[in-house]
Amino acid sequence: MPTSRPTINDVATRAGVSKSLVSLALTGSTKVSDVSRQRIVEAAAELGYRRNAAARSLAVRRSHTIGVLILDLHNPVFAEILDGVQIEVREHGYSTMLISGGTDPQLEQAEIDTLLQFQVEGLILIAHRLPAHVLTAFAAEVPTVVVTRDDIAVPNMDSVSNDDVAGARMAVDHLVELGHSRIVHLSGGDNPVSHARADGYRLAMTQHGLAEHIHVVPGGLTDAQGYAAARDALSAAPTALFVANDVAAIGAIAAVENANLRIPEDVSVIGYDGIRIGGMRRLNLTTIAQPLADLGRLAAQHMLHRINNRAAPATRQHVSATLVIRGTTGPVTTEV
Amino acid sequence: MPTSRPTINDVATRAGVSKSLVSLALTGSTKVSDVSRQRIVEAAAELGYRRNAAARSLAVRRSHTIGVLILDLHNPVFAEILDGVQIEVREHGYSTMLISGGTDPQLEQAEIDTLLQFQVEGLILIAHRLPAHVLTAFAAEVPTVVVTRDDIAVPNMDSVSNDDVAGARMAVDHLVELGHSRIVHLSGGDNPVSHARADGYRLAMTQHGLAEHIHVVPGGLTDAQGYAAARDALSAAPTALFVANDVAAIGAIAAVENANLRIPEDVSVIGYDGIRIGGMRRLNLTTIAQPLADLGRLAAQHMLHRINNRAAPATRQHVSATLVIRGTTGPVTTEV
DNA sequence: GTGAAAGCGCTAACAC
DNA sequence: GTGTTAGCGCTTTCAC
Repeated sequence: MPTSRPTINDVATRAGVSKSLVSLALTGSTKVSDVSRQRIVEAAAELGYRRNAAARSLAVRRSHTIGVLILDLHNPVFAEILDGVQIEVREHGYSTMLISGGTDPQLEQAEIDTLLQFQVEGLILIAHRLPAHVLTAFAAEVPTVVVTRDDIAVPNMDSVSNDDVAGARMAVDHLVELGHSRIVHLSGGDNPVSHARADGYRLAMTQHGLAEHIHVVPGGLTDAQGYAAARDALSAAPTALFVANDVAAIGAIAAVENANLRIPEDVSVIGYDGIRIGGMRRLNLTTIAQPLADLGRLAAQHMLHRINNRAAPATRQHVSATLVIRGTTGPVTTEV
Repeated sequence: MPTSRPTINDVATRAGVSKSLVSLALTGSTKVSDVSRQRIVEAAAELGYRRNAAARSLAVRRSHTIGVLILDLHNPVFAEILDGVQIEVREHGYSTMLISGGTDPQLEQAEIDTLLQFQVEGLILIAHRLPAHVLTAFAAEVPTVVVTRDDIAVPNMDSVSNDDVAGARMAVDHLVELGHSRIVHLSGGDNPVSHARADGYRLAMTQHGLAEHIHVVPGGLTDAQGYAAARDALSAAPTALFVANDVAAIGAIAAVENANLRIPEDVSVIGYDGIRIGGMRRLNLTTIAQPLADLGRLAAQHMLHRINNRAAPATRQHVSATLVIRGTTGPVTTEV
């Protein structure tokens, strides 16, 4: 039951000009006399006229909109990346259309389809869960840039991410420097980012001659999963926990404290991502911090570039994460 | 530089039928022979055909999309409300177009304008900051429901919210029951929700005969602002802090601990909202919990109803919050 | 069942 | 500077 909004024709008749002139005036063409422009603007205002983006995009065959897929709105990581995207994209006169996949990977694909139906000019995928062939198909159809992952090489597709392997190694290095050897990794589950972080852990452990202590407990990226994984891990009496991300680390901390162990005296905990809330004193979480807003900004820049230059070679950009030492890690205490 | 995607015409020629028939087949009309339908579906698949939503919405004059404005993606509260909206809306074959206002109230209005240009059929505003006259204008133009606020009465506009005054009173009641009287409120700043919570605080304090102890410290809804406000508040030597929301409460807790005061022995802290992360043991935050997903679901239901029934009388629905007692509040210790 | 034709609201040549 | 015209991709009568 749509109310019929005023159209460009209504504005034209009211202003006593043709609709093409209205169109010209509204797009800011210089070849409209001041008096006409004046009358048109007035008429539009009086009528409460608002351009119909559907009609416009149909005519110009551009939507000036880019589609953004966010895996999970609950993880503050993604909000911060999105900030970066929005800022950059707005500056260049684009809008964003945002969707979140929720828990169901199938849904994710359906949602992207919706985005494409709306004729978005590009796709920014933040932590997607799409299989390679689907990704390839999308990238062939529309400029696509992936944030947070770089495991799938697809022509015409850019990626922006931090080096998770390197980041994980920093985490382990830090713990080893503090004297830890019984370092358990709580993994983030079955996704590429988590795999990379687990790989980095294994690599670093091996390089430090701690291969025998490698111990990965399957977990997930939510606080509840971090809690559960930490409970499991505790039976191995670790002195340090490297958790796949900050949110799960918050859960892990809860589990450790529930077991009446002190942090960091009995168990050190280090996370990954650098979410803002992790910095608050009560959390006070040591972590590997990604430059989140930068990730978003860079993704948008690649997008904008690719829109005007579709054949550009695929790029993979890495930003570096940094170790932020706070209160949840400390020197290992003399073991029994 | 848009790639030209296949159109309905391409599908038609490939299937050897007219484009009207393709349209009929794709919308699932029964009056298409099975053999034609078959050929059309195949042709569409081979071509990778995807309907152009802009053209479609232009022709049918409906977008089947509802616009959602979220104040701040960083606050987990809004992600949870959004979950509820999405679930409900998808079930009824609608898509959502999501925007976040960011920090600038002006931008908020501009973003809604974009939404409207895209011909969204309704507007769900989650914690907006729009003045009454703007709201009235929007609601007159398109079905609108406001979540989280109920302070502005506008014809044709529904609202779904919890009763912040009542919730704030529950918080104060809880603290008074524990024996507190020097209860300071860290406000959430200059917005209606925060005002309501502050009002509830004042009311409850007065009713408990504690009018002389009423003390509102101006703050905000972010963790950093909660931290700053708590620092200010501490000079008054309160035994309890009622903070405007959970996120700010997390900041407040940090400030209290930084001042070498114990929680809850020296200072009790209670928040508002019931964000999930607040429940983790390390945070362990006592709070007034809103049924967040319900808020979203209800908002969507009202929206859907109003779309088919634009003249429906404005409704204001309240859901009730509940006191969740956890570890940051405790009995007042004997004062000096 | 199927096709022809008109039209949704807009822009973009092209004339004048 | 301004108006006329055609057409973007789709749906929808209305004939047949």
